[in-house]
Amino acid sequence: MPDTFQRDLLRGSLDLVVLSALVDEAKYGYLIQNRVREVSQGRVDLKAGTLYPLLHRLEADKLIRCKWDDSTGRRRKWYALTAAGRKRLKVQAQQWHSYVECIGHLLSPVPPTVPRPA
Amino acid sequence: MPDTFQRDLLRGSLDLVVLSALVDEAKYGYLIQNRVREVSQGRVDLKAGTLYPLLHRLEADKLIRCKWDDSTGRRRKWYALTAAGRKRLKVQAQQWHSYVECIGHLLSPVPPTVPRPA
DNA sequence: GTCTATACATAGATGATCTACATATGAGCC
DNA sequence: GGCTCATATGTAGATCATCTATGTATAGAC
Repeated sequence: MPDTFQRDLLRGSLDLVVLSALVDEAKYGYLIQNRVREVSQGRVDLKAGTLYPLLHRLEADKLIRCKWDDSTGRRRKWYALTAAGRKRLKVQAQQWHSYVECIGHLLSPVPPTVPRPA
Repeated sequence: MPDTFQRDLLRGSLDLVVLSALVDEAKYGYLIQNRVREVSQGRVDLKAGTLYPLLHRLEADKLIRCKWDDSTGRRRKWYALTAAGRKRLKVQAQQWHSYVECIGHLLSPVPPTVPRPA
């Protein structure tokens, strides 16, 4: 893994990543995939086999809704945030920041409760 | 999950958390468990079934070394970082910060390079 | 016409973490 | 003398998010 992250770091933040990709505008899967790769400078590389089932799950949970576009030769499934999705995004983003702060504390722990001599 | 994190956030950062718990001084498992819980204000609650196998794995990888203390009635297994463990801690901490930065970009994305499709 | 990028999808494997359980000592309490 | 709780370490099996591998089909470049 030269320049991509250890996979497990993704865990638990993938929903957040995908939901946030839709915050400004609707996107279809392939677009999300490329977008995430670009913004992360190639370090987060969502595989199709990860992304599509994830989108289906988010849709089943009514956090996103989809609309097929068959007007061109390319079938595209456009996804947009629902109100619930927007709410979830907000909650998850807060959880994420809170978690980051928490790990920050663990990495540079507060001074020990028992004072050191010298 | 009222005040603990969704479990999957832990994934990928647990090694980091445990290694960092040993950075100042040797500790035994129960001590690590309590320490992590305290410093995280109860939000990261390492279960025994998570911690001990993890310690065994880190030991097998020679990132930590252990010494039994049977001098008291309580059997205690003290763990300390090895040189390799210290190195790994450094690398993982960098990866973590890099990942956090990366997710930060995804959450507040740069202006899109791809023009909007109507 | 062949190759690559686009676009979506499913099946099965993986493995870190969790749940549940098991063992044993020390200390406080009645 | 027995009860209960905190201490202290450990294993077995389940879970489930993500990955790997594979499949289908179209558009465009050369």
